[in-house]
Amino acid sequence: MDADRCGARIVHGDKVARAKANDLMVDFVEKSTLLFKAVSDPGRLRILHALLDAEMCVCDLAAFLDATESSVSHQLRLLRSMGLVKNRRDGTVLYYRAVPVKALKGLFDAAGRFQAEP
Amino acid sequence: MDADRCGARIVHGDKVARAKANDLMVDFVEKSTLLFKAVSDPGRLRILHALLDAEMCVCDLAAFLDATESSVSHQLRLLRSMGLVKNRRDGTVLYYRAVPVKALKGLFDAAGRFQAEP
DNA sequence: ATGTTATATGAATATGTGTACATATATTAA
DNA sequence: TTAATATATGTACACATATTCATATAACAT
Repeated sequence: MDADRCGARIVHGDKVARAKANDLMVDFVEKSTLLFKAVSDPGRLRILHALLDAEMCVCDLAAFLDATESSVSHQLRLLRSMGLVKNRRDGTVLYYRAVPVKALKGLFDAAGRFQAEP
Repeated sequence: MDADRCGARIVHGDKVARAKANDLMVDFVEKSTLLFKAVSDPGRLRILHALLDAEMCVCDLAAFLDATESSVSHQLRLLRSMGLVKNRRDGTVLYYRAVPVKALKGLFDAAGRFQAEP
């Protein structure tokens, strides 16, 4: 029998069928990969973590990360476009905060469970 | 006083200091961003999810994703290098599985909590 | 109005990433 | 040994991404 052979693309049809049946929803894949991409940059990850504790303006964040304000602003735009930060204006300064607090903390926790691997 | 002004890099010193004090560990940032980068590709995300349910070989995964085996092999190498998949050889066939099962499920769950946002 | 400050935005560039194609390796069968 | 199969690996290229520099906008003070 050939259900166990590759070559001319003949594979474990049952496993492939099951994987397809249990596959993640397209929408979930799109949103999740965007989310993971957003937090896969050291600067953005630290920004989000800091903004869970306190409201901060762009130049605070630039000082915190030791980066330029322009760079921070660009990163905040990315995070804002994904709904991961919101801001409040006070005069000329914009105070940012991280937004779905519980979900974000859950994400940090989930990442933490990978840290201690043998 | 000038603790509230930016310009010559004078900022909310207290907030910056607190953010620095509560900052994530360098090691955590490195590992987490690598992890998030690994799951920020649609193909790899679906591979990991599928391999939580069943062991699959490279050509199974290629059929499942409708991708080339070479491409899948490259992605598996990345995942393997991060310890996110392990394999078992049976003849010429390598069967892969996703590895820290609980942590991975936790990560999928964490991503799921971002899906329903208004 | 003008000037100043905080931030945003656009463009350019450098670096990273994913895929395809070609080739190599490892296991099995003959 | 040779041939065939499943997978791995190297290279090249197209594409995305992050940062920098320059410029624009918005709020405020004068």
